[in-house]
Amino acid sequence: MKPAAPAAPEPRNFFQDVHEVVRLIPAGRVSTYGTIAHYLGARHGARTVGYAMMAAHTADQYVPAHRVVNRLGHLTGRLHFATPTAMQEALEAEGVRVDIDRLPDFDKLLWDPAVELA
DNA sequence: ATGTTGACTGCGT
DNA sequence: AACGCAGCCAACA
Repeated sequence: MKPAAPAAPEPRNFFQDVHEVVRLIPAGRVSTYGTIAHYLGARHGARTVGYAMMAAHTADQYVPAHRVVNRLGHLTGRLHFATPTAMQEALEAEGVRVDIDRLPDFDKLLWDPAVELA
């Protein structure tokens, strides 16, 4: 027989955690790889978060990957979208102003889970 | 098990 | 101030 609720459930993949946090980002706001990495424990490099985002399109649920930019507010991941402009268009559709691959109001739009979910 | 890769970041030159 | 190098963690072959 086996316990209905195993105490040691499947170890949640880091990817899954990242995707979950990204889904919490409200429309019209953005977050960064480093911020998310820090929220998940800071021991994981921001780079790993970026790697997780690359797998975002394979996630079971929708992940608003366009709301994640790098620490400078650059759309570093735009080339990973269906089209090179998809990321910018998705952001503008949420009311986020986007310059050439950059968010002018980035510092005002930054959504930090460690702060917002506190 | 080891080596390579990647949507990043911080520090040094 | 701009550019380059190295560190970092997890997934894949």
